[in-house]
Amino acid sequence: MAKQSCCHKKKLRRGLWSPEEDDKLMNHIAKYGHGCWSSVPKLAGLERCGKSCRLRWINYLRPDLKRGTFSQDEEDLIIHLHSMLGNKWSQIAAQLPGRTDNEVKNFWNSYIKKKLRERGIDPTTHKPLADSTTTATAGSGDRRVAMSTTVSCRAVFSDGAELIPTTTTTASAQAPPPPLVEPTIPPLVDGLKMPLEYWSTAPSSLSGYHQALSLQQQATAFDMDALSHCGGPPAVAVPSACRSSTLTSMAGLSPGGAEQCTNVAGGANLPWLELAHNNGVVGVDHYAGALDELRWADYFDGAFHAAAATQQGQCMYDGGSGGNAADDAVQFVDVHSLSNWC
DNA sequence: AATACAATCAACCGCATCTCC
DNA sequence: TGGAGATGCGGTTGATTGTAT
Repeated sequence: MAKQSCCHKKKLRRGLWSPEEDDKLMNHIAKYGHGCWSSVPKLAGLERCGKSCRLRWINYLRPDLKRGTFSQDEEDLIIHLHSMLGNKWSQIAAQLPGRTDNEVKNFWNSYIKKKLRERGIDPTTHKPLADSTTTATAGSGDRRVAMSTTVSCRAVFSDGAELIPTTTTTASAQAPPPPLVEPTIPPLVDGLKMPLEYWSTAPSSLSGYHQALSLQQQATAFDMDALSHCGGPPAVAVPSACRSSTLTSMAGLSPGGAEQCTNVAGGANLPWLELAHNNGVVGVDHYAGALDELRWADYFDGAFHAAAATQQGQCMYDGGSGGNAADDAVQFVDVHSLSNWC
């Protein structure tokens, strides 16, 4: 007989989460942090296993989730990271602020995989389909990785590995990048996340990269690590969007409150839950039952941009890509650090 | 309008790894 | 050092939604 899951064993609730369950989980984590996940269901009054709570939080309730469709830049980045890392979804997602491994994985399986096949590229090997049986034999000592020209950039990893663009002549379909030698490349250095704009700068030079890097160094990136220390307010509260309609009981939060999305002091476990409303700090209890149709995306889209612009006195990243400042704002968020809250 | 099929995505499962005792 | 529990990850499933016929 097959081994049953923990939820089965304990006769816990399974399946889709109700708004009430989401509220309970949200409120609990807002007040106390998740702590030990296995104790969360009990403390939050949920008939779920800790694993399920964790998953729900990471993939859906977490405030920094971007959601929405993937941009072309993100798609390119996923493809190239996948060519390097394989199905290391968590590592790939770590380079995509606001995206979860589950989301990236689904996107890959439902869209990119198919698209690559249509282009005649084996999504597993990233080689032309006719060629896909040959084995990659890149030198193991060389951590520099050539990339196709559809992505023109260079990324430097914490161990010195680099992604370097090739020349501008070859289309990726004809000359796909060689698979990476080493299967596991650590995430970019903390605080040195590559802005997505960087991946789409002009292919003929690295000026975009350098500009991005320079601006990045200037910018005060949202330090999610700060959130890991209860009571340590971040310089800027930069939750990204989440489309969950179940996160909507955030009374008092409105798009117009973006200007209030700023340095929130006060020792709250989750500063982002204290985004001010009418200059007042809104407590968790205050959210219940209100604004059920307000979605995280509705609130946060633009909130961060405005906050960044107004609080930083500059756009975090406004050069090189030609877009307007708001559209080009970059979020440097280490999504994984969120799991360390309290 | 009804049905079938395809696409999407939230959630589950099981295994690997980590941490603590 | 080994065992137990907690956590993280990747693969897979199945419900829902969208589209074609």
